[in-house]
Amino acid sequence: MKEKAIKKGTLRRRSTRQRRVILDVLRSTKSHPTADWVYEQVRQEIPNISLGTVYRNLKLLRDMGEITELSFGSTYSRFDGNPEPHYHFSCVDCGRVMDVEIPVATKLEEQVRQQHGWEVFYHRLEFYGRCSECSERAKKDRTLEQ
Amino acid sequence: MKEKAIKKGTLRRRSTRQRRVILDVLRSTKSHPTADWVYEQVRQEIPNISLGTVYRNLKLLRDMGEITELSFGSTYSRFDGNPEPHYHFSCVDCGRVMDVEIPVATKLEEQVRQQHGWEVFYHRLEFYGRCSECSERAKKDRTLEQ
DNA sequence: ATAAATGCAAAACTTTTGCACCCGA
DNA sequence: TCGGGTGCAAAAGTTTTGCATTTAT
Repeated sequence: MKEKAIKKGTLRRRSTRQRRVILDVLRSTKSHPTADWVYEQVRQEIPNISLGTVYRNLKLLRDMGEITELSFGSTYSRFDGNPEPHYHFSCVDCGRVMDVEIPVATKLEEQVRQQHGWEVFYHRLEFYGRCSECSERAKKDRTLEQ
Repeated sequence: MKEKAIKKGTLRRRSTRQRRVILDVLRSTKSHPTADWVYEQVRQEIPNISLGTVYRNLKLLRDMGEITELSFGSTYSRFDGNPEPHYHFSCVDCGRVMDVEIPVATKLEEQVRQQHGWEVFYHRLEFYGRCSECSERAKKDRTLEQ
């Protein structure tokens, strides 16, 4: 809601070590980590970085379009170093979040525009279910308990 | 993550006034309210209900499949008294959440199953953009400032 | 009677923020 | 130098939880 308008031409963003490392960490994982996980990773490189700085930069990078913020009905956010539009799958058993390799259906946005007359900027699609590992474990467990 | 397994046959759920009123409140609005909003509404009927009870029941009703919990990248949840699968639209300007009247594409779940071999239980689709009111206001503002 | 549910308040968690100091351009 | 960025710690906001008590069945 609070969009912090960047007044045209005023604020010029600086390149800091902290911001660079945070982005590096996110770019080099596919695990869709939490802010705290990112913090722990960055600490290995910059031990005295503060959690506040991590949060500030995650928000900044998100606003710059460099990363994406995800939710998944938890009380905390996850972050994705890949800003390209794509879908996600969340395993209800192990909680892992994976990328989904089906094409992005922009025509859905057109449907909404036609149906309701709203401007649609983007959409977000998440699948919930059980990943292969957890399916097999569940199967094994079921066999054992009988 | 913490699924609180309902042991078969043990726990029998009671019908309480608190739970009934909370569900009523959710069933009689289309606004996808927050826990706090629900709390304030229910207080008009049961003045000494506690926020904890509201949270406990919202979680319970969600697990019972009576309501749905929504996220939208905020730090708090929203709740939907309509448990039937449907999509949502969130206005990035005014923050309101509305139902989207396009059919639910279950074939997407089939695509994911085929592509990745995961069991898919359900999916969640959210559109982000600007609602009609906000579009018009934005247009008006743009006219004025020139 | 019995155990699920509540009220109350403290605690837990995630995220934000004020402020003095630091440092990149 | 100048103002954006950082570190630190306190604060804010949402959600959870322990415990004594109430209440539905």
